[in-house]
Amino acid sequence: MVTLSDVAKEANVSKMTVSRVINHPEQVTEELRGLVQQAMETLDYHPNSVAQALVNNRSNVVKFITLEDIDTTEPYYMNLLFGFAQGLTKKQYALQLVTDPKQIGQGRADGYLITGARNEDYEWFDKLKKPFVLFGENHRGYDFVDTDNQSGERIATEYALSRLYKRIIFVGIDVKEPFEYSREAGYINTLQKHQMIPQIYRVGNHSHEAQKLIKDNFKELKKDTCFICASDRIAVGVIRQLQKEGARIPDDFGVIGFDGVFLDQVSNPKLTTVKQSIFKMGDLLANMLLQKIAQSGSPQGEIMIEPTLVRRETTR
Amino acid sequence: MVTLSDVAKEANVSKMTVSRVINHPEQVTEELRGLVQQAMETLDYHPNSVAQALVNNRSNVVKFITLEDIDTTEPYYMNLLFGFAQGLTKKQYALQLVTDPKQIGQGRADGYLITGARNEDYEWFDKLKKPFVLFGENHRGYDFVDTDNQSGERIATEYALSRLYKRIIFVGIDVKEPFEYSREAGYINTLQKHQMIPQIYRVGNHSHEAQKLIKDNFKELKKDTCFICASDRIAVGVIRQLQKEGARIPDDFGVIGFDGVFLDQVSNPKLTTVKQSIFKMGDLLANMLLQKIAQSGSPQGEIMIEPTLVRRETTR
DNA sequence: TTGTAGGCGTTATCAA
DNA sequence: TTGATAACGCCTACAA
Repeated sequence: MVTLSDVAKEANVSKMTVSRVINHPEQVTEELRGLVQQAMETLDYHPNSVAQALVNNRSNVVKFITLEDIDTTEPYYMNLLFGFAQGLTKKQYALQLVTDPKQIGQGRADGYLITGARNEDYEWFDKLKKPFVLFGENHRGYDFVDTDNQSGERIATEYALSRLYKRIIFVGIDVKEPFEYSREAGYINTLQKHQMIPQIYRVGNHSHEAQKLIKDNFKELKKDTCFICASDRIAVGVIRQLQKEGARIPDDFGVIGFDGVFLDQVSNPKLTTVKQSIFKMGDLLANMLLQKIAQSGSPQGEIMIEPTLVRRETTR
Repeated sequence: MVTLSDVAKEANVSKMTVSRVINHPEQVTEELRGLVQQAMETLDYHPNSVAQALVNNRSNVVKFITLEDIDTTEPYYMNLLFGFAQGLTKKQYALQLVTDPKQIGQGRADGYLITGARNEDYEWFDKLKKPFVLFGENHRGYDFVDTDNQSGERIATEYALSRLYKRIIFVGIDVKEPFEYSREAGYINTLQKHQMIPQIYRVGNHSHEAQKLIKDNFKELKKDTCFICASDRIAVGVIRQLQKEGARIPDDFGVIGFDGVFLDQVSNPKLTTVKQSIFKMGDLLANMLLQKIAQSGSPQGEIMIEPTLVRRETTR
């Protein structure tokens, strides 16, 4: 294993000079800096992150905390996780996965990414002793990255209108969480802009609940209706029941989902959906968290990522 | 932060005695051991794994390597990953996620878990410089954990027969990999035991390919047939086309999947399937890998986990 | 059986 | 601007 000392010898300088070239290059004269960099290259030197961690009193580990049940959770988090992991690896960080909140304080970690937080969780956030960032919009001042939910449903609704569906119904998720409010707001604002009256249903985020909703209300539905759904799961349920009722998709009924992870591709017909850039958000979250750690916990703000509409077979 | 020294002072012994109580307790007299353990408790001491890693020339990090494309991959790996992570955390290990084989040698890691390996991958395994274990059966002597694929399809086939389906057709995955051979063998052996003639189709592991298969062959299908499918994806495709053809499930046609992750639950009707204990296998893989690391790479053998049949709505 | 000295690879501090 | 020294927390080797 090549160490600082090896590089120092090779370049005929002290270990400290090498260390400075790595951490504070501006403190070293250009000449020596060149020599050292040359030496690092020829020896193929890479700093030992464990030793760095020790002196800096770090662990080079962060925790990825999932407060939602992963069994019922979509492949969603898989993408987030891989994006997050990519962001961490750039900085030689590794991660631990946590599903049990009790485990958060155990072991060593420099910070946390918290996902799937609900209103009731926020209470204990302030007791956390390490920096953390959230995946999911909130309005309590915690740093976060999320999709621009409002914009996403605005785009979906505008698209439905542009395809000349006469009625636009929103099928939301039955939770009182910021992301849901934002999605509904995107829908409502767009309809109002077009002087139309919003019509909103809400169900639990399961395909069979959405399916039941359609079943119970199918008689009252008219042709030329498009359903804006707050998740692909819901959209899949809507589609399934529409098909059972013999309705024609996309000619008489349109369906637009939200998420664009996995489910949208296995559904049949393939789902038009608002696709979140989940992998990218994971990467951004890693950057945000590592930066926050480096800045000993200073606020990082909020990042909202624009989703994209993917047009497939459930809209005409 | 409580360190070895703090404990040593508290117990009125040297640091080394404390260290020994942790790593080689048998070398310490019972009396001192008691004192030290007492001191560790009252101070709530936990060894600093970073310092341990430094002296042992370890990183306390392992890599989770996914050779399959995660976009097309099922939630499958999510469960494996969480099980694996749980096993690691017990030993204060963290993980890095790797999808690009080129990244394997980069950075620091003590070992690898390799998943999704295909025949063509085995070439470069021997060049790996760190211990590794595989998820997925192989017959080249590499340590692995996997479901007992043969047993799984044996159970599925026996069950189909017990439900009095007269014809049992196997729809496999069109790859020449050990897991597929094992699944087919489970089916073939069971049929032969009952003096029946195997009938095997193979398609790519996508629902629409399975769907097409049924579409192309539906005319020749007779009632009282059960499909043993090598994956839930395939099963979902089979079901979809059977429904389109107006066939009655499960009365005239039975369908049994394989995997039992996510897809089986969102399908409609709910899928009878051979469920793998993926989370558990992840945990076992972590133990196996950490043990292998601790034993500087010595062979760990093979572990096959028995899957369980989950009876739901696609068999009568 | 227990303790002392030294070192793992890096960085902060202070002196030159 | 550069270098010597000590320290981070732990463990191996050796001595007592």
